[in-house]
Amino acid sequence: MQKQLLYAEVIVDIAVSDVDRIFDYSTVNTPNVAVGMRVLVPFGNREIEGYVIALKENSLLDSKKIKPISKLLDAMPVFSSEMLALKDYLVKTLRIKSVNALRLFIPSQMRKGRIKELTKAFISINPEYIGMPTEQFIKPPALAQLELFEYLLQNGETMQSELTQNFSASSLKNLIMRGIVLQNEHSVRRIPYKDIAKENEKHILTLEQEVALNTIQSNQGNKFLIHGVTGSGKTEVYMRVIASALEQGKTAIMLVPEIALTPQVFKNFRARFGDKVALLHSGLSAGERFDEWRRLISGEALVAVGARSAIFAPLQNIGAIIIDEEHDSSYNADSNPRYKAHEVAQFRAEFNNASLILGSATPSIESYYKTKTGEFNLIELNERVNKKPLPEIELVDMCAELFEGNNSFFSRSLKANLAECLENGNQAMLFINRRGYASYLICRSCGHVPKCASCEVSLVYHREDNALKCHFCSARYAKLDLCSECKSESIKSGHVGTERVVEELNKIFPSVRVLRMDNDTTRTKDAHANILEAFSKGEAQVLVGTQMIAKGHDFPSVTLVGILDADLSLYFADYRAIERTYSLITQVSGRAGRDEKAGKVVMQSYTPKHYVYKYAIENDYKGFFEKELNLREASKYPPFAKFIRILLSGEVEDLTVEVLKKVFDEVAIISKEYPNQFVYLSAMRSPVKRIQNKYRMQVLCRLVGDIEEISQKLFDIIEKYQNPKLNIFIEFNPNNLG
DNA sequence: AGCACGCCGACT
DNA sequence: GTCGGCGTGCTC
Repeated sequence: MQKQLLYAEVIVDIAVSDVDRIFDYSTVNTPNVAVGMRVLVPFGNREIEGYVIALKENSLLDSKKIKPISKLLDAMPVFSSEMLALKDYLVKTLRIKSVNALRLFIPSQMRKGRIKELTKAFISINPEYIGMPTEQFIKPPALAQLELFEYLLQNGETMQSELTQNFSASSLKNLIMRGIVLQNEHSVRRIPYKDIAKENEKHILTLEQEVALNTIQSNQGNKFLIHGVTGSGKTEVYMRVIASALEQGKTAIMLVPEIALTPQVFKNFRARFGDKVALLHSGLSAGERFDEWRRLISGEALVAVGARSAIFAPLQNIGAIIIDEEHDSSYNADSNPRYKAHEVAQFRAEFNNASLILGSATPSIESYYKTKTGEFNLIELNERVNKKPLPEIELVDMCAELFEGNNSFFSRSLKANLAECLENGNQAMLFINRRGYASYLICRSCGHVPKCASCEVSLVYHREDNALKCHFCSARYAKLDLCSECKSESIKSGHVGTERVVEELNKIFPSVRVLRMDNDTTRTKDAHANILEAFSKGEAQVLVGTQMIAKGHDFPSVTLVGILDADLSLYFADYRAIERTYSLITQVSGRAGRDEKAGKVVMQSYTPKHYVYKYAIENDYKGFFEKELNLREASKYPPFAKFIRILLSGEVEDLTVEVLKKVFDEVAIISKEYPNQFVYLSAMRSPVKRIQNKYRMQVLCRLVGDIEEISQKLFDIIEKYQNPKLNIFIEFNPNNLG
């Protein structure tokens, strides 16, 4: 006979370290409980939500202490065994609380009893009245009622809100009252972009695409990196891989960077896969996201497309996981829990024996390196689908411009090319990775630079609202006409931002319409899409923007791309600054000449001799990779070492310094225990010394070899010094070192 | 997280 | 005398 599983191991939905453990409950009152269900349990003197992670025959606890589960919150488990295993993996590698791992797997709406099955009223004809002559129950003068009845007879059950749009509410009320039609509540699922027609437009694959597809299909369960130039048709390969997973009765996940999640991407997937796709991203309302999640867990949808968090999509039997634009930093969460989509993807791919496919025109050095070590199979797409050559990139030395008397931030070449482009009725994109008007203001006579009161950063001047803004804490300050220190009127602007570029364009080309796309103009929900649409319709000739204009979107009439300050991202105190610059140049350049007309890129730099430009101009990713890899190897940076940063942030400066010293001393002791693994160790103030009145200090280390053991020890250290007045956390290969 | 228990200051 | 401050400890 089967043993009775009388006890459930439950994780309670409270994210506090002293309850971050398993609690045993009896299952006597809930015999149908299964692993992965949400339950209601008595906890202390109240009832809270908990998650069943295991069932067992015996509990080591005194049976008097054990209370029974009060209630099941689900009929079916919401956490699969895979998710529970993933939870353990995340708890171990990120040192997060179990419940915080579990929370990643379900929509926030399912917690705290907020689960709301969305129901809508539907109207249908009471079957008793079907077939009966209508005049028996609807008397001839009631024409409105008759029309309504006829409509229902023809169309069947209809949503009430839809009916009342076309028919009078009072006649409906009357019919309901007399029991002739029935009112029912049903759950409906809000499907975003559902009205997009399904068009099974299958493109003919190029030879390269064909080879790529075959390689992936004949090596199920392997890992691949598709290195494909912009326009080489990576998306078509992804779609074929997904289609083939579906044909085998499997499911698929595809991740795209947050910024690229334009309706366009969704439309393509919807068109190809119809309702089988669920879309998960921050642009959806909470309700929409919840509904998409439920379509996935119920098996109604089999493909999840979304940003980073879509990697947790509740799918089983996954055949393929795709990470598009895999170099994008948005795949690494930069707040807690600091998971990396690549690592979760790897876990899930291995668990499901799914193929893992990363794709990019400019892979991250770390991912490309894995094709050298054999961990990933390299697939190359070197040809553009339309056979058009990549645009020519002209590098302009801005120092030379200055020497020759041009002190504008538009080089003569950019101006000339712009004039020509506009004259020919084409469109241009100008890329400047800095929003606002001027990155800072400085007094010419005393050198004073206005800074944020709560952050250690200079303020950015925004002319649009004539204010100084802090880009770290969003504080606003009035812009003074005089220097606050010496009352001088002579104030100089720092580096040019998007606003200033637009202003200057309006001066040089007064009749040309310009659109600006940056964080400031895309605050509202659809602003992003609206600007792109306006530009694509030709409502403006020039689009000025930050890196959000770099991704996606084909604009056939864009023939010129200007990169105003290519150096901008180059000198960040960040080991990935150079590869990011390479990537940005390539991405932005790829916007030019996507169609019939040839494209041209004018790239302005104050340090044109930097090697990144040479490789970017020649579109020589491999050359760039080799060069960069050599430097990384020589200086022991990733992928040859792991970069670890322990960040302390506290309002009390002295306390923060004090704890920094202690943490550093403890790490130093560990570094003595593992002398061959620590290649670098230091403690210092963080480059951004203060944000929102919190002093930021850090211990930096770089480690070679297997860091598993050491990182556990580092976690132990920070746990010891965690304190309400001081936040301490560890980042592995952080996105940025600010 | 919440809530009880518990031990010291100023109030009708 | 008591009301109530929030430090500490516990929840199967």
